[in-house]
Amino acid sequence: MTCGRDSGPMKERLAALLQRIVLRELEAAGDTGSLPPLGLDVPRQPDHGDFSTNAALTLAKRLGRPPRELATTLAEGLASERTLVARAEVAGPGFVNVWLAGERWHDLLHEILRAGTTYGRCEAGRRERVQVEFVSANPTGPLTLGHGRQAVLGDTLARLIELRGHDVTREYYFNDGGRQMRVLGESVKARYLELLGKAAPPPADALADASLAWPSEIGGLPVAFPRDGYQGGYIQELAASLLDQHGATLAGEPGEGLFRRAAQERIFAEIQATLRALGIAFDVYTNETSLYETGKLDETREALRAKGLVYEADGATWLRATALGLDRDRVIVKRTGEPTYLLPDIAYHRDKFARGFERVIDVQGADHIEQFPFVRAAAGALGCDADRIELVMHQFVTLTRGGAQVKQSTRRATYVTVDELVAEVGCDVFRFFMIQRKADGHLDFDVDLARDHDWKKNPAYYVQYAHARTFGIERKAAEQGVALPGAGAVDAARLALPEELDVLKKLREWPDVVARAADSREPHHVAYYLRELAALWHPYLQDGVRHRVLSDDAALTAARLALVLAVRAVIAAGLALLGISAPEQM
RNA sequence: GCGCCGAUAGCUCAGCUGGAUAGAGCACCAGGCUUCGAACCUGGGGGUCGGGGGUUCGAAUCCCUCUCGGCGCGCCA
Repeated sequence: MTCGRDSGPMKERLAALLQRIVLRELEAAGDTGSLPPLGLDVPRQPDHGDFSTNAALTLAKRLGRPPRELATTLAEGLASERTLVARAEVAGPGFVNVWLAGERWHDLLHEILRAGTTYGRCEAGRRERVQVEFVSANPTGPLTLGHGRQAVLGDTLARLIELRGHDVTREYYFNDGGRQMRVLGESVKARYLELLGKAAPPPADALADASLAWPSEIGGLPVAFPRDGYQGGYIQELAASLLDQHGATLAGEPGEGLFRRAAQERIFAEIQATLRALGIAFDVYTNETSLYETGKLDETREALRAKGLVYEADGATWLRATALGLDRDRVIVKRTGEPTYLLPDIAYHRDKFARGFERVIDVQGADHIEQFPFVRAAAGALGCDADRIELVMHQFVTLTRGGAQVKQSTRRATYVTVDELVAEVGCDVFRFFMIQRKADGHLDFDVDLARDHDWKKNPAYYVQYAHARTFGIERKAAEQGVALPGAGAVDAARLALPEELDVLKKLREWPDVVARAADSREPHHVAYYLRELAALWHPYLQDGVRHRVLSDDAALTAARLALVLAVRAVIAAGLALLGISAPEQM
């Protein structure tokens, strides 16, 4: 099955027809060149037809013919195919607008009913093994809203790529060996010592302002808390919990030992619980130390060295990134002998291909993208296909509440966590709001709107209610003893109202939307499409005075119920793709 | 200073890889709805697509430049 932008039998047939006609014109002109891509779009304006092509405009120069004259030839050719095309006319500078034969829209209804929620699933050529790496937050604290956005983005992207017929692995990578985790351990130990009365808490003003002096002791007690320690309340909770469990016996333990391990384990467990609450399940968790233990870090360093990409300077080991076209070299092993994050990251990406992935997608926040070109270039130099390492970047999330932006600071741990916001607005709304903006723009999360239960205002409920209403009609039909129609037993020609045709036309776009969202790595298109479909559906049901689904006319009722089921199938498929529940009633 | 991302209606944002008269939701205004699938429906006002130049049949979209905002430019991750 072919699909993508040209999916759907009607559009596919029309595109093939157009190609044949264009090819014929090229041959007649003695032009043996290859066929250029021909635009075939759904016009913005309904009176510009069901489809519109700019083929005459793009080919006019090549064929040496006036655009409108060429367009006339194309229009005549298209219109001669009576079973497919009802009308084709030339418009504007040389567009050809095409209206399809009404029966073709009715075929569509049957097609959707047959396919059900698998309508829109469309497999693109060869099945690939794809890895999507996302979240990848180090377990130093609860997930921030930036992580939350990334979690939803990565998971939805993974679902989309699965729908395209690929084999997707969701993976979470974290650095558990570096300085950050040591500081985490020290932070917990300091709070533990404070609880024991063996250390003094650092002054609040110095914690808040890094430019102020940091005391080494207060009132005869040492200040154990690191200058750049983690300030969140969860650190105190961890310390208190360790005190409960072990009493004062840990006072002599180093911060980077048991304290670090305990903190990491518990924080990581909480992150996983947060992700579970969002309906996100990772297939694989990978950490930095495992790359150490399997020797892959050393292998990678030596492989880079063998390529002449490594040199020593100032007591450190450097990657000669300038030889790969980048603007500066980077340290990969510090003077202390400890690798920087870059080396394990290169080793990790190399390992992704060694594990058999054919395509690797990294989802990363805007603060992290500086890293990417180095990783890609180095992995490429080691024989990986750099074109198969993709970056999906996203900007940060701001929070608006009561019309004002909520101030947040990661350093001071005064940020709103994913847990808190999900508890406030629910998983469905959270996911919808996080996915409805394009990833490379800022996302302003309007908490007031997210909490609003008015389905007309809250876009997440607006879409869900469009789905629920199809069940409302089904319930009503059951009360009246009307059975749902089977796929073959419907005379779709009874759907003659313009608004019914509009809904059908919207449903036809669904496979295109899936393909485009998946292939361009832009899941927000799915959310927009669902809103547009719901925006056609609500008024149709609302205007029940003029036309009701359930009427005395049995054949008409069956046709309209079939439309209800088709809309339900598409919205259900879309919500599933977004990881959002599709309720039968609100 | 350099790099990446952004700037579209009062607000939050789409705009299908260059198409026709730039769209949606809030908000605002005016009408309508015998509660049925009605926490509703219909219509309306509102724009120098940040500014300027270029490419061409045609630009919100591509190129150059400037302005403003976010992020980054570490032997942190």
